[in-house]
Amino acid sequence: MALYAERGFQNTTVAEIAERAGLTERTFFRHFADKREVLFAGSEEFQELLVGTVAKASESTAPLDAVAAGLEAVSRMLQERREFSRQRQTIIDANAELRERELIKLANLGAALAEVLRKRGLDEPAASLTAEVGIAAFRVAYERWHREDGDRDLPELVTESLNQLRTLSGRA
Amino acid sequence: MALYAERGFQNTTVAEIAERAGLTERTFFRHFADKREVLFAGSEEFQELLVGTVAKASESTAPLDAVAAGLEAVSRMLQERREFSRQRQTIIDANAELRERELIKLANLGAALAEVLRKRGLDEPAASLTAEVGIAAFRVAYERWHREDGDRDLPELVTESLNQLRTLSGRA
DNA sequence: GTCTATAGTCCGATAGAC
DNA sequence: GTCTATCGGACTATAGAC
Repeated sequence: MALYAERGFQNTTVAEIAERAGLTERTFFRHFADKREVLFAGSEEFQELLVGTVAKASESTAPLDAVAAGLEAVSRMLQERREFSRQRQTIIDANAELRERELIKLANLGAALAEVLRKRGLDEPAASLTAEVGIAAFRVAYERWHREDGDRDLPELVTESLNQLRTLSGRA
Repeated sequence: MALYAERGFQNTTVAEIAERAGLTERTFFRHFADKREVLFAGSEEFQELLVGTVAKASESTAPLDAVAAGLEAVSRMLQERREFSRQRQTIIDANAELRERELIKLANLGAALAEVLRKRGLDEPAASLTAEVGIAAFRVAYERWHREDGDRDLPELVTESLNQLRTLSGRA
């Protein structure tokens, strides 16, 4: 991350990363499928927290409320790692390839979320729709969090975004 | 697309594509930024249709209804090119890199949609939220269209998905 | 059109941990 | 004996510079 921040993602070679880490290029590729993946290591942790929180919600909780609880848990974790998260996002935003990878990670998160909703007994396509829409609300809040530069906390923005989602059918 | 379908995306070299088209490798890269982009040429057409339709909706139309009109227009166009669309999607689904590119195209569509909503006078973050959520509903319908293999038309599925979105806050 | 950097793969060898 | 970590060299294709 230091190298990507210093000279940019494109201008950093895997050889340089390996050198700074005291390893060889080949070893880097043993750990990470490609040059981008190193910035997304640990994303399983967030997925587990999200899925686990949704699974633990009581049966009487509405699907969207369970999703909200999961996303709020994730956002609290991100808020705690605020500085790291900000640095990482600045690097990602500066590069199209990294943005692509970020989107597929979010899509994976959505797929895992849909699956846990189905396990809770929600049918398709409601499960996928609820999951995708929840992720969309999260994304909007997350982007705002970075843009507003620390004015407001992520959990607050996520809750607000999800509430606005619930009233979306209203006139404007 | 023929080559990608025959032997897969990864197993097709740009040199082979260029040869079949009667061009050189370099000429391919003059027209397309990378090997993936050739499958997404013409996506501006959809973006223009979407944005144009939303812009033309009357002022009294609720934002989500304007978005619905736009997405339904796009889905009618896709329905007309059903066979082409199906073949293309089969290729994309079989390759992770292509799925990444597809997601960023959809994200661009969402950004353009948010912009036209702002022009209609909708504030942030409502504009981004409405746009992203609309795209999410479209995605769910689109995936279903491909999975169900022609049983139902895309415009029908998109309308259904958007209607379900409006009732999402209800209990289950 | 030519030339080149570098990402990423495939082959295999080595060596410590348990 | 198996698992997992390292490293090396040769190789191909993408994509950018000129």
